[in-house]
Amino acid sequence: MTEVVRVLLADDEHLIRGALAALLSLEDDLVVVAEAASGPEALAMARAHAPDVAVLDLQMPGADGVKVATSLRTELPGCQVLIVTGHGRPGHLKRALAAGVRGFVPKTVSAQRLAELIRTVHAGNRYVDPELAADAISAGDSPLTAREAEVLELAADGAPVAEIAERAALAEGTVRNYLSSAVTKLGAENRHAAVRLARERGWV
Amino acid sequence: MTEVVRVLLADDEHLIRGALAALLSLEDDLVVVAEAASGPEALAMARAHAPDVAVLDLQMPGADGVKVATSLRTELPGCQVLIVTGHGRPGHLKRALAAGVRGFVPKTVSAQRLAELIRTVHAGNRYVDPELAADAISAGDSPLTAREAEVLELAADGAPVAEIAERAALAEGTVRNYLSSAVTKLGAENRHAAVRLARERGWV
DNA sequence: TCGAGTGTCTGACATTTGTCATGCCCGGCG
DNA sequence: CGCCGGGCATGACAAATGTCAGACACTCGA
Repeated sequence: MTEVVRVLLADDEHLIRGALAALLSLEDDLVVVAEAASGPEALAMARAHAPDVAVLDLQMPGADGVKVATSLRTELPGCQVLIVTGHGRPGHLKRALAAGVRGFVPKTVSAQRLAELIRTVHAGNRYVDPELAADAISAGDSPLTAREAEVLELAADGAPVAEIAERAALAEGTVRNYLSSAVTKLGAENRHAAVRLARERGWV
Repeated sequence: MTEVVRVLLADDEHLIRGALAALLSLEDDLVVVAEAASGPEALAMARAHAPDVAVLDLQMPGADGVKVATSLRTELPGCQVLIVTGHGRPGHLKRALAAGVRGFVPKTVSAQRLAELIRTVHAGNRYVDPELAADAISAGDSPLTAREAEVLELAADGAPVAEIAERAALAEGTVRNYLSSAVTKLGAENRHAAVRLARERGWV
């Protein structure tokens, strides 16, 4: 095929972004048309250059890769999104797929493999790293109800119950109840351990 | 100068390591003689190839960059160490300098700049990213006493006071006292926030 | 329609945590 | 020597947290 794939590269680590751009440029059928160091910048660049494929880091300042992907989905339906992540957590994978992301891989893949994957998603196919997929499946669905998750999130930064109650417009007893319920469901020792677990599994 | 600098590259993210190797090879006076994806592997590679400069990621499986640097210091005194980090925290910087590391920079630097820094540390000079240095200085020394730090560390994973008391062979009241003291000194809301703060500043 | 099951919400009670006043020991200093 | 000052350690008390039983609304099948 003689078609050229136009790629947007977004990663806050200049070292990686530059190196990656150089390596991908070695592929005849790939051309990096834009680079970005943050979520909002990635969006702006995408609007300006309308790339075929956007390669997004999961962790970026401003808005993370999934949020950017969500916006791109509506603004540029023709642009396929491939997310790369340093230390992937299952929950993000689920969010990412829900946002219409076509590919999700850890940064442990080789540049050669990444180039292949860019072609894969450009062709309209999906690819998810098998290990990350296995993690996501073993983590399963969140056992938390909507309120439980909401309250747990508010408790994330160690705020006292009174503050959580005020922000959620609930009685303190109710907040304690939800926290207790969430802690039990997650099999955690206390609310803080529960927050950690929920974070790891992408349930908050 | 016609001398060639022999470089060891260690990073668990294959994508970055490969890309970096390619970019650094473009420099005439730099040659990547070995790559590693983990702490122990980095040590083994260093022993086998005796590089002039070791470029180590801070976060790696097995042993982190600082631990590797400590070992290298005694085994290969002629090998200078340059640490790169994704999201640098002041405490690590202090540990790194104590371990004899010559350079410490975030991954937001460009490859060009990294090449310069490899030459800098090879020449025996030091370089620390100004922003990271400022963070470390503003963080200052730990105000915690030995016992306070010990108890705070035991409290890190959300264990209840009774368990901490048992593991530290202290009365529960004493444990509460140290935690309270640590929380006050750190200006935190509660023990968990204190753990976070101490972690960020490298005090535990 | 009506009963079972589930989610939401609350207050009362037991447990855990945070704070305070206090005593002990040790090293430095007048 | 005698007397601080600081770190270590403790128990008592107040405040926050975790646990429990139960009320209400809503959905889904029988």
